[in-house]
Amino acid sequence: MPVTLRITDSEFGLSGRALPTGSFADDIMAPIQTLNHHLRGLQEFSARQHFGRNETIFSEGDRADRFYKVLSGTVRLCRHAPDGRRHIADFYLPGDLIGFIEYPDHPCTAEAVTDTTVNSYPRHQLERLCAADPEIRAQLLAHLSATLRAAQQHLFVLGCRNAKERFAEFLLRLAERTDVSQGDRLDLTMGRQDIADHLGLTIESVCRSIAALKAEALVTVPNTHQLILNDVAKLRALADGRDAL
Amino acid sequence: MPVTLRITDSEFGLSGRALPTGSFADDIMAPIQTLNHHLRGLQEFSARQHFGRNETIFSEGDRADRFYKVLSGTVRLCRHAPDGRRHIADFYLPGDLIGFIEYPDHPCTAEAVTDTTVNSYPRHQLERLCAADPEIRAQLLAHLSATLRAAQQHLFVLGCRNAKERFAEFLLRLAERTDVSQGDRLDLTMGRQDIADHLGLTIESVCRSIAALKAEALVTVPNTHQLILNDVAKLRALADGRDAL
DNA sequence: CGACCCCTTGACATGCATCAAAGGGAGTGG
DNA sequence: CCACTCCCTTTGATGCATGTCAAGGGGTCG
Repeated sequence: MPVTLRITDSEFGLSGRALPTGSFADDIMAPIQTLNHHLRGLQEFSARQHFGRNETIFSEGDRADRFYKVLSGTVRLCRHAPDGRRHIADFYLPGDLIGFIEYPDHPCTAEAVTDTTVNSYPRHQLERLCAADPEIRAQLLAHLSATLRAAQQHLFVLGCRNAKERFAEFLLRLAERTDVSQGDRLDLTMGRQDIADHLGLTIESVCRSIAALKAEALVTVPNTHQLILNDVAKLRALADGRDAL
Repeated sequence: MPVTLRITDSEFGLSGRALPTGSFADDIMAPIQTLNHHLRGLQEFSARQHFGRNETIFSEGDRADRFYKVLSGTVRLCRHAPDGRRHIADFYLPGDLIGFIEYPDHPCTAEAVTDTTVNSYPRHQLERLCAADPEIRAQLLAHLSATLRAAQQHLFVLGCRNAKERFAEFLLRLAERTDVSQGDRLDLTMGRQDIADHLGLTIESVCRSIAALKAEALVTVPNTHQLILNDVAKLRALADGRDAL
């Protein structure tokens, strides 16, 4: 059923992204839609904030007394190793919720990849809402489950796949999340270094992966921050490791 | 406060593992203790099962209508790639809960690493329990959050660390989970291949990592399935990437 | 126009994978 | 009790994918 639902967040003037239905995106996104609906009760406590490129929204170890919804822009959740290396756990796009986890403090740092607007909400208000309506806690569970599933999928990718396969997987997931299909322009709002740190590669390996896909005509690269998927099926096979059988 | 709590599961004759307090183990384990307490309400619906070495408990894609508690043995949660590669998301030890996630079906396969006994419970009974007591859903959230945090930590390790560091991290986590401290014998119930598939390495790389740690006298290896941590502080520094500064 | 930043490409180095073979340890049969 | 076998582990030799180092390219902003 090719129905396309749409998050609208009119109270904040955000016209939401359209969301495709189907396997992965469905698992991840459906809970967010329901949550967004429930969270309207928190509207009066929300605080809107802007962050410029590379500004920090919150840091690893900060007390997690607020959580966030991305309204526009892109956010990266990352951890820094003492030796300077960095790992980006995930990117967050408009409509996504951050810091939703029941920790005493944030396990990751959140930084603005591009100019970004977020709403933040006090966690204790969420707890009040949960106490009033048990359904909300059930939705939180569903959302958390979806996040965990995504993390496990990414673990699988980092554990088993080579550079090109990882990059293909990354592209397909980003395309699903932003409702971009074959032939459309996919926006890469994050830089190559960000992608590399997300995939456990170096920036050079990411560039070479792009070059390789371009050479096989699987993608077209009109400019640095946009990319067109020419053959989703082949990319999928590559990402799933069904390519080199 | 060096208090040591203990799960006892007397109704099933399981004498639980002792659990250390402190950073990581605390985050992961504390919710399980509370959950175990709450889940006593499910006792009458539980089914006990035995599995021999390498037997499958459930497969990826199976309908997730039951969840499991490990009573004895070790379980691995893994995914298989079409090209034959395998990734082990995590190992589960006595007292751990499996399949607790709100999925329509299991995203991973569960297999017995050693001879294993589990209890399983129907999920719909859990839902009944949740409806009756909202506190349980809150505990599930906490448990799921801890699982996600562990997954993110592992992502970090796979994304940023080399073979020896990954193996050191693995040892330390296993030691914390089983309450083994410096000088004690740590049981490696899983084989080298399992460890390799968990860490995104080959079996040879795992062996060489062990050999390297042994050469530095950081560990002693009395036999294949046991290992002694001689210097937890140095291992921790190695695992955290503070070694090669 | 120039400076800066990021991306891209090339040459080289290396850590880990791959391939191959030998070395235990546990269980089985003589 | 020993010899045999099987399976897993360990070690060595070699190759390759990716990391590292270095130089050049291209867009953007002042």
